[in-house]
Amino acid sequence: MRLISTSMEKRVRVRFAPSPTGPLHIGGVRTALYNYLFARKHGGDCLIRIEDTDQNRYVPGAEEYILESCKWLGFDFDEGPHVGGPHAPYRQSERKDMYREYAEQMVRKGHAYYAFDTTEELEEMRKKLEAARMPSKYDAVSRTSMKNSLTLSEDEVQKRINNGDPYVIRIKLPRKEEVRFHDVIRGWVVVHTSQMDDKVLLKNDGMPTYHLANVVDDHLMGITHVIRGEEWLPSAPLHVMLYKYLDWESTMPVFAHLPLILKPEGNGKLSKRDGDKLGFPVFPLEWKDPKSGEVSSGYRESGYRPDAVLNLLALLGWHPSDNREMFTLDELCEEFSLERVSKSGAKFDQNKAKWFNHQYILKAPISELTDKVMEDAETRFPGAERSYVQKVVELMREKVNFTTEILDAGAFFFTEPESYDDKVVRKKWKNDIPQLISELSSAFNDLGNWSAHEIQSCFSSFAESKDKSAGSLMQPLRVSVSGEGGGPPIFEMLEVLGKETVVSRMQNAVETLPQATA
RNA sequence: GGCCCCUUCGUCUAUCGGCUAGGACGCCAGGUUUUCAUCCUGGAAAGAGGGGUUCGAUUCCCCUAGGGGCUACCA
Repeated sequence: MRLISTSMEKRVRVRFAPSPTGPLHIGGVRTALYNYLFARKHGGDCLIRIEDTDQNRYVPGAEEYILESCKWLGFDFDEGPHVGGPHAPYRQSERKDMYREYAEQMVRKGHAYYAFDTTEELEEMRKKLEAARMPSKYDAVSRTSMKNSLTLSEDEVQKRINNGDPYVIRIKLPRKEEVRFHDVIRGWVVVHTSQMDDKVLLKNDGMPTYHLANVVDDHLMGITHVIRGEEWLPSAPLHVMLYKYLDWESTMPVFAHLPLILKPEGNGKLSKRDGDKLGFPVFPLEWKDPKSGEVSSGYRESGYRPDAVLNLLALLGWHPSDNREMFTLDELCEEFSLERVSKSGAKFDQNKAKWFNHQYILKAPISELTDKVMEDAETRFPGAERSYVQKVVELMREKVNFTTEILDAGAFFFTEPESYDDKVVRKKWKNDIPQLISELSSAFNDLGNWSAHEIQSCFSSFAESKDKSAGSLMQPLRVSVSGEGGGPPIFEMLEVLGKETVVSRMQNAVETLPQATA
């Protein structure tokens, strides 16, 4: 039985190994995050390696996108194509030449073989097997009737290779052998080679498949723990066999297969292709498909804060030893452990995501929030002063879930109300109100010191002098100035708006509203 | 179809054989806020079903059901 003890003496090294086939979705981001947290927790290294062995699926910009996403969330990698490192290069396409040697070595040792079958021949084999209700695999049984170095004569094989015939190298799996490995999250997993097939290791374009490349690179790069999505669990036994055949069994990394992030409705794992279809972003950053031009929204552009996204992602599949929910990156690094990662897939909960974001908006530094809001304010309300925007942010932050909502819900801070909340007007804009609001505006106009406190006492004494309850006047006042039925604390709101604006808006409302409800 | 993984409130989850099954989001009801989307208090809400093992099972084992993943010269 092999325990973690062998690797415990070694410095922990983990890797995040995305393929640059498009933007990273939040499941991928979480995998990256868990790798990072694990490395930090154990004082080890976390590197990023680009798995671009499929040239057909390469999408320009994807690699940059992945790196930028992680940076946005506040973490980066110790080694990778962008920073280099002792095991460079970190793109598998640039390591192409290294893989063949290992595949050839396996052939020499009898653990792999050349296969010359064409796509059509493979297709035919599968059809035959399916017709016979047999599993359609290229395996210990079916390989005997295919064109490979196990069935062809040595001369024939050599002739074909010299001739430049395309071929692949396949792993040669035994007919009956139990493959077992220990997964930190799932415990022991057992699979029989009779259920596996002779996977291609080296493709006919000379590139390795994922299976060969990830095992070779993980070994060469000193990876101690492979933390990846559950979709890799079925191929893990194959990887275990590769470690064995390459004589690296004693340093084989520890495996941890993470539960998948599922779609909130119905079923299936979250995928890149979900884009905006689900009604919430699946990508950290906005992404524009270079081919179709289609744009998918991102958390960043939707007004989410990176610290909030980080926090909610960390808790989607992992739970601390107590009931704490709010975590900074540093705290996560301290608390994280693979043992507390759950086994089952997690549906993404948009409500909780909103709640998290709200919590972080409440405690964010005001200047940071203002920076973010200023980006939009400059285009939506040209000429908006930063100091003014900051005051708006201070008042509005409690009311919103997203930074982007601040300017929506607080638009009245920048422009005259275009309409007035129907419900409030119907209920509160009584017959005597226009006159009262008009008089109140005069009282406001006479105020020397325009502060929330002064406005409030002026308001109170006015109400008292008219023998009206404060409540009956407050809503009409608010709606006359902002057009809204709700909003930030009213007197502070008035202070920020400024005396002139408030007075003129009140008068405007008096002129337009009675007609509107008549 | 085959193989593998999973299964506690609607959702994310705690529980590592003793449970009156805890927390959070959401929801509902009150209360503050003389407005409100904030805030406070309370409430409804769960261990898929069937067999074992055990003094005792949500916790361990088996079966069934359901969900998910994989099944490419993609990762």
